[in-house]
Order: sequence, then structure tokens, then C-alpha cells
Amino acid sequence: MEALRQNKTLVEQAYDALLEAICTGDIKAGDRLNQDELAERLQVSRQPVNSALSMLKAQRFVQDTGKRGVVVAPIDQTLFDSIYQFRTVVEPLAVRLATARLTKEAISLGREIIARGKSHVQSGDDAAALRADMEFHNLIYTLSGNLIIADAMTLNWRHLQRAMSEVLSVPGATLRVWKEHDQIFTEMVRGDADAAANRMREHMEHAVPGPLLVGTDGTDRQTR
Amino acid sequence: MEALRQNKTLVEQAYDALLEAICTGDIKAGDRLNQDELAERLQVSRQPVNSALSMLKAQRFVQDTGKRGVVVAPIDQTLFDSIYQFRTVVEPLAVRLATARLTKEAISLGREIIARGKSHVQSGDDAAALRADMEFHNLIYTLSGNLIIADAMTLNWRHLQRAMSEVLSVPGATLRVWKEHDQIFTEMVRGDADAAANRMREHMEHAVPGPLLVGTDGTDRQTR
DNA sequence: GTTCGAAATTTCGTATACGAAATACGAAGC
DNA sequence: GCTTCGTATTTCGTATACGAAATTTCGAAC
Repeated sequence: MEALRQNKTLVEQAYDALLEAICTGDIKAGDRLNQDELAERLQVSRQPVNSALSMLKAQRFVQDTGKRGVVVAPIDQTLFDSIYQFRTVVEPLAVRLATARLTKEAISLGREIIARGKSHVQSGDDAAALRADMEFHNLIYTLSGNLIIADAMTLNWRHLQRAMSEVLSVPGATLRVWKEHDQIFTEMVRGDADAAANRMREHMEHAVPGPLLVGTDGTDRQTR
Repeated sequence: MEALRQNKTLVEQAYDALLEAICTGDIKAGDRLNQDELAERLQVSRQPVNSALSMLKAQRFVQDTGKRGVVVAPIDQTLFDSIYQFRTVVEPLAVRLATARLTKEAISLGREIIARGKSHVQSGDDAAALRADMEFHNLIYTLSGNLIIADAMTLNWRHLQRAMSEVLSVPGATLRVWKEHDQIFTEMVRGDADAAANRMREHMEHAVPGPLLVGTDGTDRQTR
């Protein structure tokens, strides 16, 4: 018999709560974050809130205003583009690595997620479809065994989630996306890492979104 | 006219100081970090130290021991491998993006770094050669205009720096490395993004290091 | 009515204080 | 002498306290 230690610290809990509130749009871009108010709301002192804000700042979820306090970072087309450029190469790598490490349990889980995703699209539940989308990609990151990919992409999905909650476009909610997931996974199960990675590359090329916001010009679009 | 605000907070200063100490090997893997002692050493209270440690924990530089306090994370072959796998795809992307955004100033700077790197290798100053290596790659990240790449790679170089300080192998200190840098940069200046990216891919394949530590088996080597 | 400036207030960064949990130490029992 | 249990000490997480800096308020001068 072992372990039991679980109790996350208040700093971690505050971090989780704030990140969740920011990503769901509960707190919106540009909103000022008052430490006293947050502490009150979370029923803790300002100290853990302050620590959590430092971490969120380092991860670009909030930013200094130059004057007093921090605000929730504005939705940034540049950051969004960066993430998609990034995924274009990282997702295929993740698939390649994951293919070699597939387990029976992972195969069942993957198939289950795909089935669930398809049904959410068909029933029109966009939010659930997006969650399943993230779950599918997350499974691949985890299977890849690459810590850097998993860490980086966990944060990136949070940024994407935030952008989507604000802009209300859900690119994951089409049947084609899930057909592509299915094809990728099938190649993985077959053990063909190259084919799976290629399918993922195509999937990423299809997924490149248009500009999020009106008024931003479309410079710096994908090189190829 | 605006700005001027610079004064980093004590949290940021503590973070910087601790990260530097960890990466240079001033504090070694496995060392226990006592908040009182660190606070004393940095001449601040425990509060900023505590915040900084939370951030370092999130970035895998330190970890919980399960009991009291945190220790400097052990050098982890898995993390090291993850970074190299990651770079294999991210560095070529960065080069591709950077090529389209080269400026006159950047070209001068790049040439200067390459000249400096070569001379450091020839004079046998490994530490300076490694710094120049990092500077060269950093220039490319910055030029790429991709925030995610720059952020992720900044942390990754810190991890690499730490591993190298501990293990005393400096793979960046050969003349071949700098010849390759030169070739990559020449293609970039010529404006041939594909060629530059290909050369970078080859550069990364050459750079894959052997196991850091005796006793770790060499599973999961590069797929191709 | 508008503008300027000083006092009052807010709010942050950081130090200090405090309680709880874990380790270290020492005495009692085998 | 070795183990075991209880107490002292350390050390962490978190709350509270305090000073400084920025903002807001409000009244006086134009």
C-alpha cells in the first residue's frame, strides 16, 4: 500500500481555476484582473492568486498593462498563426512516434474517441466535438512518449480553446475532420508510421483557419 | 514617448537567478532546494522564491520529492531525447519561416555569429562555442516570427545547457557544426527556404547525441 | 465649464507571521 | 545494542501586514 498524497496546493488550484475561466471565456480578453477580487472569488488569500498570475503571464494568457495590474491577453492572430504553423510539423512527428508505441488499450480508446466525435458532429454538439478533437490529439501526444510535445501542445490547445470561445468558430465540428482522424488512426494501427504522418500532415493543411478577426490583414499565410 | 518601465520584480529576478544556477550546474541535479536558504542567498524573503519555484516546477527544472520540498530534477535521458526529436522538425520549420523574413541587419548578425563560432572552435573555447551555437539558432527562432517556437526553444536550450554542464560533452564544438550553420545561412540569404530547411534537417540528424549517461539503454532512437 | 493639482484611495509587490506537516532526535522498552 | 514511540525542530504553504506607486476624486483657479 502506498501514497495518498493528492491535495493540490492552492497555487495550483488557483492556476487551474483561472486558466479554465480564461479559456472558457468566463473572463474575457482585455478584462482587468484584480487580485483582491479573484482572491475573494476563490476564497483564498492574494498570495496564491499572485503566484498563479505569474505563471499565466509566462505562458501568455495574461499580460502586463504597463500600468498597474494585468489583463487577460487579447486574442492574437499572430499567436494563433504560430500555433498552426507549429502543429503542421509537430503533429506528424507525434503520430510517427505514437505509431511505434500503440497498445491494445490505446487502440480501443482511440476508436472510442473517434466514434464519439463522429456522433457529436452528427448531433450538432459543437462543444463536445471540439473536446473529442482535443482528446484524440492528446491521445497521440501521450502515446508519442515525447514530453516536450505533450507539454507544449497542452498549452497550445488552451490558447486555441480560448480563441474559439471568443470567436465562436469551431473548425473541429465537421464530419471530414473525423473521417481524417479515422484514416490517420487506421494507418497507425496498421503500423505504417510514414503513411500516418503523411495523413496527419494533410489533416493539418486542411485545418489552417482563415483570419480570426475582421480588420487583420492576411499577411504571413502558410508558406506552402 | 512612453515606457521605460524595466524594474523586474523580485519573482522574475529570483526565477532568473535560480534557473541560471541550475543550468550552469551551480546547483546540481538531486540537490534539495531550501527556501529559507535560497531567500537568504538572494537577499529576499521566501515569498518570491516560492513563486519562482512554482514556475520552475511547471517547466520541469525542479520536481516534488513526494515528501517535503523540491529537488533539482535529475538529468533525464527521456527529456533529452524528446528535445532532439522535437528539434528535428521544429528547426527546419523555423528556418523556412525565417528565410522569408531576413533583414539586412539579421544577415550581418548571422554572419558575425558564424565567424565568431568558428573562431571559438578553433581556439578550443567550448563554452563560448556553445553560446554562439545557441545564439545562431536563437536568431533563427526570432526571425521566424513564430512565438511558440521561440518560447518553446528558449526553455529547451536551457534544458540542454543543463544536461551539458552536468555531462561535460559539448556536441556544438566541432568545425563541422559551423560549416553546416554556414551552409544553412547561405541558403537562407539566397532566399531558398526549401534548401535551407533541408540543410537544417540534415544538421539535426547529424546532431543526434548518443546516450548521456551510462546504464541507460538506447531504445527509441530516431525513427529514420 | 474646463483644467490642473493635491489629497484620498486603491492595489500591487513583498515581508513577516502563523499553523500544519514532516523530519530529526532522544528516551524508554525489549 | 537495537527498535520504537513521543517530542522538539525544521520547513513548507498560506494568511496577513505594510509601504510604495498609481489612480481616482474633488475642489480651486482660470
